[in-house]
Amino acid sequence: MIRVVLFEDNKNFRESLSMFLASTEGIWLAGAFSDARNALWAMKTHHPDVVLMDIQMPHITGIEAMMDIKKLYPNVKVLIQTVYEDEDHIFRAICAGADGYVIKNPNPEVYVQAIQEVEAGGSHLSPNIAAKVLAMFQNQFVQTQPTFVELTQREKQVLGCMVKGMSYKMIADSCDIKFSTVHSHIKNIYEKLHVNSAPEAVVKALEMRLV
Amino acid sequence: MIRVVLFEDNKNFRESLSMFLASTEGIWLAGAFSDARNALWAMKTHHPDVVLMDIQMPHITGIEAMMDIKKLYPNVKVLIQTVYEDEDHIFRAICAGADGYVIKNPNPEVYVQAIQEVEAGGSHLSPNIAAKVLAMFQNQFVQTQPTFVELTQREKQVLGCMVKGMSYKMIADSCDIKFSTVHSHIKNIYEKLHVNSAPEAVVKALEMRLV
DNA sequence: AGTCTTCTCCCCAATATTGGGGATTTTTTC
DNA sequence: GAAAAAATCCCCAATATTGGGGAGAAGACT
Repeated sequence: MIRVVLFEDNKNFRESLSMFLASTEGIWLAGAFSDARNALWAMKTHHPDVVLMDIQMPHITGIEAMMDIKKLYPNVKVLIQTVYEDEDHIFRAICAGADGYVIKNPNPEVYVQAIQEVEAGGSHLSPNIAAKVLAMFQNQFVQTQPTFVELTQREKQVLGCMVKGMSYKMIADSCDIKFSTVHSHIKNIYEKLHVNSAPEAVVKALEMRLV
Repeated sequence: MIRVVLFEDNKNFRESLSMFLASTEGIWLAGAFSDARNALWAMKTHHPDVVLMDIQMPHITGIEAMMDIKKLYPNVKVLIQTVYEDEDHIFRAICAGADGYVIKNPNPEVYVQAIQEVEAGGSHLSPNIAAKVLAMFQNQFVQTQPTFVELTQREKQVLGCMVKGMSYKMIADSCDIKFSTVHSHIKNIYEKLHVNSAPEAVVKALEMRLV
């Protein structure tokens, strides 16, 4: 029996999902709450294996509640279930240690599948969420440099300093060259990158992985 | 009907999976091959919607074949199906643009589900794979997140403009506020981020994903 | 020997940014 | 309904950056 606790503020949705889970073989619904402020109490009382957590709730968000839970009960699996499909929520949920991310769905079968999968040590992502996660992943690691630029040794070094947020003066110091030389290098860098300000150069440097 | 092409060098597995897919409603198995060297020819000939691709094959790996396919047919969905569960293969497959990653499984139903999900624009990851992807994701970002700052709506918008390389004047224009207001917002942003120049703010914004 | 690139440095002047004070009006929150 | 937060604007002055010139030395390549 997989012990499950549900947090969901919408009464209708909570009750219908509870009903379904309670009647599902292999699942024991230990509790269902409309508010995550009592999340830690619910953990202590019902010691679930899997928590189904909504994000949008009054008083405290599901992500905050999940962080509290994970801190004290790292072995409890937490499944986020929400209507939010934006990268920001997905990102925050993953960073906070979510074991799964399920888009709210009228079909309760998917929750059962997700619960079983996370209980078995896997993770479950709704297809659209998985697509966004993979896209974020790619953006992080795949260097797309269609516009290939050649910077000299020094120019890369100076650009590196700019990325660290250093001023001309600090760069001159750090590279042990004169202020005016830094100025020259930066002028050349701007021309090569087709920009005309430090912030632009920094952004280009980062997205082109020149540093 | 979803047009599917399968690449899989194991004869038994290929034939049994082919048989199942061919007999599944909604799926048209357009071809099944033991070798991905002819992958591009197969694309041209069978123009599939979804490709099921093994990684380990003679002559050319499924990941290489997928890159060729994605280059010429970016809209074709490619599902990796393999026995490999190590981070290295997962990582390479995702970076090469995989739309899904299915662990080889005796139950052919999961392939059908995965095919349908990617055809609908989502992605499908086997639970264990999803867990590893989430773990990799966390490792990447979890350090840069504890310094959590609250920026207001406007501040985020202004910071977003800075990341695009805009000057105070351009930001004022774009946000339809006065130059002096931009100045005020930026002063506040700098204080909140503990920086004192645009390049620094931009770098922090990017690494903290505030934009 | 001559050209090219890189790295080094300088001058000047126009802009842009930053930091320090304010102040007013909405909007949100309690 | 009052307090807090967000958003809007202004002044001033110190610094920093940008863009335009130009120029010399060292090394690579032809």
